[in-house]
Amino acid sequence: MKSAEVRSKSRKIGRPLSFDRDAALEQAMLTFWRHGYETASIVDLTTAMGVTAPSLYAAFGDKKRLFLEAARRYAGDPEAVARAIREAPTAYDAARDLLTGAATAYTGDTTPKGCLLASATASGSAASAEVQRAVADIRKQTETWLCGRIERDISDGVLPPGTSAAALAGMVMAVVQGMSVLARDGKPRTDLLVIMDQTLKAWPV
Amino acid sequence: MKSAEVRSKSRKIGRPLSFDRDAALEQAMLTFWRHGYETASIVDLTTAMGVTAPSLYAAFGDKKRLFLEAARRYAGDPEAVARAIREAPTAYDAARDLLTGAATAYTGDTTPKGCLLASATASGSAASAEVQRAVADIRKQTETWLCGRIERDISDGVLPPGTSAAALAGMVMAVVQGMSVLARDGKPRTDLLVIMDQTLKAWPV
DNA sequence: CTGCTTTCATAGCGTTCGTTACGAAAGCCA
DNA sequence: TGGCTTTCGTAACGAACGCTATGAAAGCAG
Repeated sequence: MKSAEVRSKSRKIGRPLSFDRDAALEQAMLTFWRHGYETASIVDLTTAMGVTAPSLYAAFGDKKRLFLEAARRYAGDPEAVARAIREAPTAYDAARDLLTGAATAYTGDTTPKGCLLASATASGSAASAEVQRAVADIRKQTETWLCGRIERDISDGVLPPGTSAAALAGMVMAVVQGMSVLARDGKPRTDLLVIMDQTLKAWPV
Repeated sequence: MKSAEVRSKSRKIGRPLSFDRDAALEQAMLTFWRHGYETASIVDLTTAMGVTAPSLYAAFGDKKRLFLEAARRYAGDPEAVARAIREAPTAYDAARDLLTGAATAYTGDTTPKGCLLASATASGSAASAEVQRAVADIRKQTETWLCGRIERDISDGVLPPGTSAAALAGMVMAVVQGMSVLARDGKPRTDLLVIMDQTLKAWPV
């Protein structure tokens, strides 16, 4: 394992890569985003990435590991997400930021509609159980962070004592995931933002 | 076409079917529910239905038509859904019924978790565009009915004049679809019902 | 029983799936 | 230049995909 690290770091030996690994991963992410995990074929991926199949396997391992890396790239740095939630002025702001970010990301002009994580794993065969678990973990982690942020506001008196942090966090997560489906169905960004505003009226004062 | 109807109705000629078509369709529905449209293979279906492939094709046409029939069976009678929304005491009751029905259906003990329509078509290749559109239409129709019911409550003075029917209906639909994802991730029914109660606090008085 | 119609099970169609041998080519070091 | 290491494109692997040709079998009509 240590030799593998050294070999990957000091890449002055051997024929150099003829493609931009990062750009190829970006295209793979967009392909998974558009088609889903199982329904995105290797030809779909290699075509979008501009790379032959053996190069793909040499650079990323196999389809599962390529997806997991693409999903990590899609979700962004987990620590940054955690910090954004933690350092928001209030839990309400954190929830609102989460929802606006989702509504925006799901309705981009240059990206596929909906959420990569939701689209990629809703249809789950037994073979993709590991992928489904990885994606679910990303969602659960976000919910856990948001739930903790809400609890902090309750402790600080920003939210009333009887507030259920789990209910609020769950509601936000449900709307986030639901917006992905609605975006896929063609609902524009403005409609999603209206839904967000409507949902946030359930937030305690 | 007329001869086909006559032939299908008066089936006293020829070898009779050796399996219960309705029971086979039920199993096909459960298989699509569990695996999704594209990821459910013909062998998956024939195994669950207890039928060979030629019998499946003779009885249901092809995979797409089998799914559409299974989806219609899953969604239930459209007129019954429309009537339930229309004849609810208030739009709030209609929304609450919709949400409780979803939370219950998505967390059944003997059925797969989540929503068949959401699970089956979230991952969409180009080949399944027709299926995706059919499923989206079912969702949009429900939303249209609910939206109309809300507008009626606004006209009747049950809801305040400034209420946005589209925002309320969209919120309910988003939570319904979102609960499917959460149910797939393992959230129990009680959690979904808590989320529903939290969401309905956004409903105007 | 003999026809006629329909469904049955077996077997296989062509295609696509994810994945990989294999030898040639490209760059560093001696 | 001549190794040495790594990536390149070509070509193909076995398996699974959706789907179907085919002949035997099962029931009703005569």
